[in-house]
Amino acid sequence: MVDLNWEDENLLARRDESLLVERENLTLRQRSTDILRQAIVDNRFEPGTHLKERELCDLLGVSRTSIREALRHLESEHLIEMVPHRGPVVISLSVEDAINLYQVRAALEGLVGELFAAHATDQQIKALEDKAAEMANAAENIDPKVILPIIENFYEILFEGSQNQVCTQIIQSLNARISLLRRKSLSRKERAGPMMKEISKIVVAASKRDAGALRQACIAHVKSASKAVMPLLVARK
Amino acid sequence: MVDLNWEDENLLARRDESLLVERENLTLRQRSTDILRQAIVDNRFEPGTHLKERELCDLLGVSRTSIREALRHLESEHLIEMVPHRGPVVISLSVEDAINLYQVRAALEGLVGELFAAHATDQQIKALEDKAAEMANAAENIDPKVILPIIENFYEILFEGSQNQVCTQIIQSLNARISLLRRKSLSRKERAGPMMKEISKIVVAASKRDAGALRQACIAHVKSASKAVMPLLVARK
DNA sequence: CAGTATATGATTGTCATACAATTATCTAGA
DNA sequence: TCTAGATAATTGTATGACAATCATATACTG
Repeated sequence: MVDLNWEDENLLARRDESLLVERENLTLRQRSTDILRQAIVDNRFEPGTHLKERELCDLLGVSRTSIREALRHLESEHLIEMVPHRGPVVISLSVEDAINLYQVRAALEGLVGELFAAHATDQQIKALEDKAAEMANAAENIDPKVILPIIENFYEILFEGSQNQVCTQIIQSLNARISLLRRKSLSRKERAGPMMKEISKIVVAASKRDAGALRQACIAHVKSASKAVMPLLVARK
Repeated sequence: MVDLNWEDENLLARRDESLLVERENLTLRQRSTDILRQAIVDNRFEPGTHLKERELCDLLGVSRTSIREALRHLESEHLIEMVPHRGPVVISLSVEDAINLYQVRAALEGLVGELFAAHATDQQIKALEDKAAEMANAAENIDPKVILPIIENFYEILFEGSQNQVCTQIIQSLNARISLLRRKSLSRKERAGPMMKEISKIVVAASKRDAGALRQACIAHVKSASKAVMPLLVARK
């Protein structure tokens, strides 16, 4: 069904960190959790799929113990749902869920904007400007393999500058759930134009350290993304 | 003096609930999770405590399997931290963590306020007013056993009216973490006066369905709570 | 034939046990 | 006193077992 090999996974090192010894001694359970989570957000299991423990054991090559502990983790991340005596099921989101998720995300990214304006270093602002420029250059590029990492980087800079890990983690968890909505990747092409406008508003506000404007720009960006996704959802049902 | 109406009122209150069969069929793991979570939130384990699996097994009378799965749950709720091969440790929060948690909570309760103004029914607004009045009456009462449930009720009404379960759940999870800060219950007495002012601002804005004002009132309330707690934290270390 | 009751099988929930890997603690020697 | 090695404790993982529950197929009854 799904081919998951993690042997060569997670070898990407962070070398800009200090001289800490890279101990990739993640436990099997942790690696299983990561792999299953990734498989779910990548839509390799469709929402509603009944995940059977035995199959997962065979699939990942670990024992039921590890699988079950991994499932507990994903359960509390709201990526799967446990029906007693029937096992875990991949969450399927209602339109209301989607609305709620985007509302929360907007509020939190607004906070990120506010905090970034207050706490970011000048280098971080500069980095944000650079990344936005890079994004604009690649905007015509249709290949999502090129653009997606840039967008991710852009957000990483924002998050880091906001200096609020609690907020960052929650947003990432929300995004994991939101990714369950996108059954097929929606073509980014038609969103590219308006999106660059939103991004540039963010960058302008960041450069001025205008907390209010940056907050609004971040919120507007999320709302815009939300508006782009919603029609696809109602159409689907 | 016995309140003869108690039974009847209770029945009335439950009358309009659905006819769902009360199935207390929670699994051992779920009950273990709840019990451990409550124990941590109640500060029965001090932050930094090393929770040994065996002890927990004896304490709760369940097998290692159930305990370990419960721990995975609490881990992803950030109430405990797993150090590989050393087991779970009750999280201890830094001052920065506290700041971050309150920042996020403020943003989200602001959202709750906004949504309440937009979505709450007239009955919910009425219920909020009533609960606030009840709170004002009990304000002189020093006993936290009396006031705390009223405050909880007040929030429940707010959350329900906001119609955003995602947001509600996150706030509750934040509050669980925040409760790790309060080693000793801080005397509510001196906070009672200003707090009632904040509450009344919330109620006034809610009655007018003024989304902007309600948002600000909710945020102000959280910030005020934050300001009351922070000095105790720095003093402690 | 439809519908129901029963039997059968599959799956989860929980426990007990085992053992390697790792960490903590103690002991002996310098 | 300090260090190194030995010993004990704890976690990580796997396996097997079995009851409780759910799903499915089969047989029975009207």
